[in-house]
Amino acid sequence: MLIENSSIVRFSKKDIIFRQDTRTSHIMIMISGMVKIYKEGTGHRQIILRLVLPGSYIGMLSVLGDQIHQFSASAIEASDICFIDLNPFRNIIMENGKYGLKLLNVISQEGLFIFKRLMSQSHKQLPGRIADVLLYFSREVYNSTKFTFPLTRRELAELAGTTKESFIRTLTEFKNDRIIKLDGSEVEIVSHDIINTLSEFG
Amino acid sequence: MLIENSSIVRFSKKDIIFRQDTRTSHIMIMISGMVKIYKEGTGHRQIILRLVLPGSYIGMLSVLGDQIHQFSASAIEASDICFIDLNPFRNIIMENGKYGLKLLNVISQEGLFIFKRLMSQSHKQLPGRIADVLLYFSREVYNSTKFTFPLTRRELAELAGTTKESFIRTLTEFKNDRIIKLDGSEVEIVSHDIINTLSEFG
DNA sequence: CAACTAAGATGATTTACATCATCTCATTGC
DNA sequence: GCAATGAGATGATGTAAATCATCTTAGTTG
Repeated sequence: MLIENSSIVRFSKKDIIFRQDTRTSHIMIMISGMVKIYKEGTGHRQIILRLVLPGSYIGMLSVLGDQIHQFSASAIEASDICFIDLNPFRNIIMENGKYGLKLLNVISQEGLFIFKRLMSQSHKQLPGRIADVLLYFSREVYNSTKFTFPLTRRELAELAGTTKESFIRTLTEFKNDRIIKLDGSEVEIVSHDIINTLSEFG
Repeated sequence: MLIENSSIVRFSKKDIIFRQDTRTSHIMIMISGMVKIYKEGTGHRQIILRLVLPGSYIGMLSVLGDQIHQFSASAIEASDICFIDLNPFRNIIMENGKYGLKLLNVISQEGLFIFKRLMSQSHKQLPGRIADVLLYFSREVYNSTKFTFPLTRRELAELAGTTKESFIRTLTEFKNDRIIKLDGSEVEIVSHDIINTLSEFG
């Protein structure tokens, strides 16, 4: 039933998938690629909340909340996304309590995750925030201590809740202190201990 | 069925209802009083996320997320709270899809609200954050332009994501600029326009 | 391929806010 | 009744990080 009412759309790199403050009536599921979820502020400043990987829902909080997108989303690499109409989706929840329960869990996790990220951005200082970004990629995106940033420095800064300059500075400090190895966008976390401590004590 | 598996507990002012990082297996509903939801940080610093008023659920995000309380809660005035076991609660969701859907909405709204608050705390500067706190009480707690702070200056600061000194300073500035009237804990918002602008442009 | 534009990198300067210090005025308790 | 504790209030000082400025290198476009 879901499949009947769904369609897969392909987005190219940098395509905008939806903008905040627009109405929505679709649930989305990532099939392939990578998408960033962000909040647009005044000026050109934006705040990146999370990256979405294949298998995850997008926009659940907004769709089930008040049907107005609270965030914007754009593709950071070519991505396939499955769109599902809200109404059949609703019907399924009504009929299948188990699925509803599962969704309650998913949506709670999403809420807690965004909460964790914003807490990092707001109440930790710079080294802790940068450490959090590194841990995010290492643990949750790539599952490896060695990876390549899929974002520009500016975007990484927006993910850390800071400016590009401050991000670069702190990152090179980490490099000089041999906490990480860094070559362009290639990163390797050398001392997980220090990174974890920085993350924990903000 | 919910009533069978629920019990009402009375808390006195300043009582702690639950602490973050503890396991939980109950959904709570506020019957009367007022409760603050907060995050405890290192040192004695805490961050107040929201106040809970009668009729609202408490701890949904945590209970349905990973069953570990992510926040702490304490009563800021004598409060009655209804505790419902998670299991019968789950069963009801399984059987009653409509209720599940309703809950998905509630939990999404809660997520978005906390998101809004944290965005205020992290990405607005002081006057905007103080304006947000004033608007919060005015719009969402008391529904009036005139009200009495139920919290100390320290707690208000924690709600605004700042320190008690900075909060006091900014508040007296608002008073001197005739944006608000202020006498101890008695507040009246005089110029909603200015407060709204401050809130909007951070 | 020249002309722009954007990313990355650093140094210098500014600033918003926290921290520290001090004082008054209520409450609480022995 | 008077120490003692905590809230409220302000002024002085310090600092983390933003902003501004400059430069290099890489990528894009007419």
